[in-house]
Amino acid sequence: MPELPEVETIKRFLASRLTSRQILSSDLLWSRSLVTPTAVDFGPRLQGQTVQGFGRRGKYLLMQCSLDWLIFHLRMSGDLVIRQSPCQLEKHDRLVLYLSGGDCLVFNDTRKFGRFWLTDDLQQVLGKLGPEPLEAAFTPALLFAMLTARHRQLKPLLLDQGFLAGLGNIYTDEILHKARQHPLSLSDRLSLDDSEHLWQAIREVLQQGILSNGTSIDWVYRGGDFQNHLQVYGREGQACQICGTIIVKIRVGQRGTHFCPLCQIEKDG
DNA sequence: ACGAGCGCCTGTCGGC
DNA sequence: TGCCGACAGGCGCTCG
Repeated sequence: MPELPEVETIKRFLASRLTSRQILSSDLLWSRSLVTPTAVDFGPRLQGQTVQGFGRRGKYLLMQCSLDWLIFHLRMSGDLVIRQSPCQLEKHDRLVLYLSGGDCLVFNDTRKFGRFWLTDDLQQVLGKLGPEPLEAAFTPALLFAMLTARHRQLKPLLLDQGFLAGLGNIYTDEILHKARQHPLSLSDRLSLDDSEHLWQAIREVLQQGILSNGTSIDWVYRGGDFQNHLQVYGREGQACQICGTIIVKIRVGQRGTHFCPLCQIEKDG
């Protein structure tokens, strides 16, 4: 589930509800979700800190506390929810923070792939990320330079968080369809014009995802609406809404990849 | 530099 | 109905 728009949606919700609360205590229920510090040091270090605000970098959710950052990556099935007091444990809860005012912040993660860090050094966690796609520093000219500096298939390249931060499988398929680029096209074969269209598609799809409060599919993530706007993801066998051609699904880098074989013509080697 | 394969986990779904 | 394998939004690792 959680790609940039979903994490942004969760961030906005938590910021509206939990800013300036104090962390009274915590329950670490699955210590392998914690990367740093050790499970023994985590609770005492966090206890007593105040929530100053929330941020996001790529798919990472940043909770700024008085002395540290508590950083979450939700991976496949993680979620952050506020539970009203009295806070009852539920299945797959991995971390519970008990806050002043009575509510809890709960990290719930069915598949246990999610991770969190408590650190005063953001760079330690975020240092290898590529540009933030919705920020002003990410320009069409920058994207063109990034693409031509590499020799990679577009789909795996856009999924590479060190190349660009925040895209996952769903939004990448949607972006490539909007930009009319084949997922296997090589990055250094895009023209300047192609690159500008790709930049535009990245921005538009992510912004529409945020406006829709993210994508809700299956049992993971609730409340979003973007699944009703998908053009290719999950639509294999159905007609492309641009040209009527049947959407196909292939595997690229072990990931399900959906595209329109007519709209998205491959520029091969 | 790049891509393939695998491991980490649980839940769901389709085929038999 | 029940069992079993395939598959799922991510990412870090090894290997060639």
